[in-house]
Formats: sequence, C-alpha cells, structure tokens
Amino acid sequence: MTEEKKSLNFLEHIVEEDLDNGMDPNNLRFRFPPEPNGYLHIGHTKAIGISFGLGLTYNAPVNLRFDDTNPAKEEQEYVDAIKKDISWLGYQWDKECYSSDYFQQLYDWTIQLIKDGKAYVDSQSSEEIAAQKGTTTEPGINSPYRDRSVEENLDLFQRMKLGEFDEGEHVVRAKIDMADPNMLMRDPLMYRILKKSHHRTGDEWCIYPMYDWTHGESDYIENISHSLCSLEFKPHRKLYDWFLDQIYSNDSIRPKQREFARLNLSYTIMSKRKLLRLVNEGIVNGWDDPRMPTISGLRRRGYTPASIRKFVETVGVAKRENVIDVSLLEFCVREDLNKTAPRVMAVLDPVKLVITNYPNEKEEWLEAENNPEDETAGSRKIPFSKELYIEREDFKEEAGKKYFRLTLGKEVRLKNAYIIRGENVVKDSNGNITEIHCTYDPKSRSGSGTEESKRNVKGTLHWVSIQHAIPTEIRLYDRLFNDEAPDSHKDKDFMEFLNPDSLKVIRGYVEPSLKESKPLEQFQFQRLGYFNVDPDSTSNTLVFNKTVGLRDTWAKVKPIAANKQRNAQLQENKQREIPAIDEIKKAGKKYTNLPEDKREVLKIKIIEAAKKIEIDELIPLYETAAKKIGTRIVTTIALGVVLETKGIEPDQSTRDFILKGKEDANDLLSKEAGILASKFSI
RNA sequence: UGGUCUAUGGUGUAACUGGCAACACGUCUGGUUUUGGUCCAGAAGAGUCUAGGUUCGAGCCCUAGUAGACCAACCA
Repeated sequence: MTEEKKSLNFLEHIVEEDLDNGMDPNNLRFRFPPEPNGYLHIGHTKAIGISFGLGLTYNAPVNLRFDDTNPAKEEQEYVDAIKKDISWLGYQWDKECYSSDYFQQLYDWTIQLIKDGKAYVDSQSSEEIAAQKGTTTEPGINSPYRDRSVEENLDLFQRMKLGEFDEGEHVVRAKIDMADPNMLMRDPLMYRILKKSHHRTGDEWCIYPMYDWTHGESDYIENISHSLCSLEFKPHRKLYDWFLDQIYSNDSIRPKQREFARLNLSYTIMSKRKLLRLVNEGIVNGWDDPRMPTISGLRRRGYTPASIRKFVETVGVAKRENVIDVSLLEFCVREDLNKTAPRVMAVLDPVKLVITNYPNEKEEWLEAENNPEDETAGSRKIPFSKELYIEREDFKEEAGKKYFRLTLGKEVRLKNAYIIRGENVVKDSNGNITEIHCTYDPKSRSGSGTEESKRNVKGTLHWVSIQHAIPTEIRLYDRLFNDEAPDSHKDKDFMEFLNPDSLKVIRGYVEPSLKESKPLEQFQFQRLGYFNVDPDSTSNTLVFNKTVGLRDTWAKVKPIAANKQRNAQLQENKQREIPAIDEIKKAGKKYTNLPEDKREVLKIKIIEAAKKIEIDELIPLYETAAKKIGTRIVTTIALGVVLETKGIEPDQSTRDFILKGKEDANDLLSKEAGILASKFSI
C-alpha cells in the first residue's frame, strides 16, 4: 500500500478532519439528490462525480434520492432518464430513495413542531407574506397569525391535510425570527397546499413540504454524513441546521451541509429552464440532441462515460466561481477515444481521383490496421481500385513546400496502399476540378516489404474506393452559442447568441467495413476526427455524428501558407499586437483594485499598449466585457486611444458601449466613459 | 444601506499544522510516425487583488480596502 500522496480537495479535507476527530468511517454516507424535473446535464456530472467519487475513495455508500416535493414540475419520465444517465456514467448508488417516502414522517414532525410552538399556520396570501418579509437591509414584521394557539394550528393543519382548503389559503411556517439578517430564517414556509397529483404518491397528499423542510430531514432519515450541494445553497445552511436541531436526537448521525462551486462550461448554458426552452422552441431536436450539454446529448454525440468522468475529475472542486473551457472536455474524449476507437477511412468532401496506370477492372483488398494504439485490435481488409475519392482539401494544383498533401508532380502515399504522383486535372467549364489524374508505383504497396514500400514521402492521404464506398449522412456540429457565456448578459437574452451554423448535414462516403456498424458505435475517421453512429441510422442509410475533430496543428498555419504576404503581415502583427491586447486584458483584471496612484501608472501602460492595436482587435474585448467592470474601464480607455491615434469615427455599437459606460453606477467607469464621450461628442 | 462567501500563470485546480508557488489543459520548439493524430523531449508564461500588520520567514494568520458571486419563489 505505497499510496502516492494525492492532494485533496477541500471536501476531502473536511471528511479527513471528521475522521481524525473520531468519526467512524463506516458512518460515512453521501447522496445525490436530483429533482426529477428535467434531464441531467454536464453540470450535474460534477455533483455526481463529487458525491459518488467520495463514496468510491472512502468506500462509503451513496444514495440516489429524488427530491420530489413539487408535483407541479416533476414526472416519472425524468426519474427514469436520470437513473439511466447515472448508470451509464458508471456510478452505482446504494439505495434509491424519494423525498416523497418521508411525507408521513415530515408530517408527524410538523405536528411536534406545532405543539412545541415552533411552527404555525399562516392564513395570508403569498403577496401579504412577501410584503412582510422585509428586505435584505430591513427586518420583516410578524404575521398576524403568528401567535395562534397550538390547538388552532393543529386543527388547521389537519384540515389542510384533509383537503378542506384551496391552494393558497393557508401555509405552515416555522416560527424563527423575522429580523434575521438571513432572509431564509424569517419564518420560512414548511408546507403549501397543492392540489396536484404526484407521480409517486398520487392523490394521497394535497399538502407538500418545501425544500428546506425536506432536505436536511431526508439526509437525517437516510443517515447521510455529508450533504454536498452547490454554493447557492450556502444561505440555506443556517435553516438546514435549525430544522435539524428541532428533530435531532443525539444517538444518530448528524448530517452536515457543505457547498462547492458549480460547473460552468464556456459557450453553453446549464440551466434546466433554458435548456427546456431550446427543446420547446425547436432550436434543438430534443433533450438528447448531440449539441445539448445534457448527459443524453453527450452520449448521442459520442462522448464516453470514461471521458466525462475524467473531465469532472480534472476540473476539480473549490468554492470560487469558474468557467471551464470546452476544449478541456474535448481533450478528455480524444484521450479516451484515441485508445479505443477503431480507425477507418471516410471521405467527407469528395473529389474523384483516377489512377491512370492502374488496371481497369482490378480490385485489391489491402490490409489495414484497426488501431495503432492497441495491438489486440487486429486488422481488416479494405478494397482498392482505379477510381477513388479523396478529400477535396487534400489536393492543390500548386502549393508551397509546407503543404505536404497531393499536388501536381509530387508524391504522396495513400494510406495502407500505394505511393502516387499527381499528373494532371480535369476541370468543368467553371474551372472547378472534377477529376484528378495520377499514376501509382506498383512496388510501393504498404507492407509489401519492397524498397519502394519503405520510401518516405511526406504526406499520407485517406481515401475510399468509389465503387465500394457506402454513401452516408454525416452530421457536423459546432457550438450552440457564439458567446462564451450566453446567459451572463444582464440586458440580453441568451437566445440572441445562438449559432445559426451549429448543425451542418453533409453526405460523405465511408469504407465498406462500416456497413454492419451499430448505433452509438465509435470510430476514428482517420485524419478527420471521431465519429459515432447515430441512432437515426436505418438499414439503408448510415448516419454519423462528429464527436470531435482530431487535434489539428495544420489548421492553424493554413491561412498563413495560403498567402505569403498575409503570412508575413500576420507574423508581424502577432508579435506586435498579441502582447498589447494581453497587456490590456491583464490591466483590466487589476485596475479597480489598485490605489489611485498605481492606477495612473497602469493607465499609462494601457495607453502605450493601445497605440499598437487596431480597432478590430479591440472589439472582441468590449463585446465580452459586459460583466467585468475592470475590463470595461480599461477597454474604454484603450478605445479612446485607438480612435484618436487612428483617426476613426466611432460607429453605433462603439457609441452604445461608451454611453453605457457613462451611465454605469461605477464612478471610475462613468468618469472614463464620460471623458471619451465628450471627446467624440456622444 | 444588510448578511454570507470568494480572490493563485490564458483556463481550472494544488501547495500537509506559515519554509524558495506545483499539476493538467492551452500555447510555442524539436524528435519519432504510412493519421499535420498519438507518443517522446523541451520552452515560455503567475510571484499569489490592493495597502498595512504579526513573524527570522506569509499565497496561507490578522486588520482595512477593492472587485465578483449568492440571498427577499406557496421552486429545488
């Protein structure tokens, strides 16, 4: 047991500390408590990974508990989907529990609380109750019903249960403190009347307990030792503990609520309500649309359980707000799929290649390795013939020496086949290439052992034999939103940032070995990326989803190779501008925190940096600066410099930006924006 | 105008009870390669929001700022 000393996250530290203080490790128990009102998404995976992960490292049971106290929103469909998703991710829960199983116990405890004078029936409307709640700065006032007698409370409560009242007529409230600085402690609601039938209890109940009066109690009933939830529940902790105090008896486990920061992924939204909107408004094709951040969407897209688990593990757990870049998720799938996905060949944007010196009717079945990363994966045969498809992108009549694909007069290898030389092209009347003619070297066949077969050529292309290839539908996906944080804009709806090109459907050709592939089966289309079979596939038509592309360093240099002049320009710009933009970004992070004199020093730096940049480069900065005040200030300063030194008249959006800054409540910003506004008479 | 929480490279997370800031992703070099993938070797990039204090020594402790998040649903 020479265990490598792994660094612990703060939750593990908490557990370790409890253990050090004498807690019996056998008493450790965790839970994952989803409300069955929607599908699980990648954000939930973090919570799942934390609680189930803790269960795994401490060999402790983890309950799956459906927090089903609001029949208006919950459905059996969601219960089933949630169970499926968690199992698919590879986690096993100990007990399957439902908050609704504790309705009776909760009811009994409430009667006790009423008898103890800790709870009462309030007969006001929700508006009246809200009005009495006070604000964050002013205390609330007591309800006129707060001092009802125990007998009256008991009577009313029982009649509520019996269904004698309509929704909204009465509620049960805990009697705590209407002046507590924590709003949740100002006599929170425990029960409301809801004449809805529940997916499990049917019409047995017409009063339903609220979250706060259910959660801690459920934890307590299930002997949960650590109840982990996201940060927004932090203020609930005081109430959680208060309710627990009322029912806790010393001989049992007292659950602890602890909070962690939830996961945010760049370029996506995570709220169930908003995801539901995408589904309802037909923006996506259901909860399992491969563009959705739901577990079912990711599954259909081709993500593996292992890759998602690895992802959650990698992002870590802490208490500060965070935004994880999607590229990390993509890295995790690639890493997993690279080891497991069989390699095949597919051409997505075909152009015809004719090997002029290859016999007309000949066909050869060539050996192809299934996975170079896995020796046990074996090999298969693929057909080769005179007429092939290759990727349109893989041929250029002429190209620089950095382009090592097919050009006229140069040699490349066809993967698993022969070395060919580009000879000439056939074009249509518009000048578009319709055929590429080439010759092959018969001695160069892969694996034939001849000198020629070992000859090194720089490029290797994938291909597919036209007469053998299977035509397929391919669905290419891009991010659903163009904005890094679509729902973080106070004044804009997240729907404004939808990417209109998030789905592209094309027709392509795949090698014949794929004919028998099954839904969700994963492949690497060599040189293109990872793809899986969509369940929409029929016996006639295969449909593939692109999970993610291969890491592609060539794509980054391509535009440079395309145009030498532009290349030089870009290089120069890179050296000149990137540091300047970077400097401005950095300044934005610090600006507001600095004392005035240092701010002036920083301002000089900003001005110097801004002189080196173009207006176009600044635009992305102020487009994303909606939230961060520092970035807005700094961008405003830089904007002034750029406009002035380049002699540009501000356009409408620039004016809006400046104007908004001027009206902002932050003094520093409105000052800078004000100066700028007057300079350009805005 | 209140309460609570948070602040470490571009991003995310570490740094055991104070001891020369580490890991992953990303970026950039070079090598291997019948995938411009993988793999291998290497580099750049923060001195830990600001100011002050305690200490031989502070990212960790204290004080005061600043910024951000959360809190007034008969939702969870």
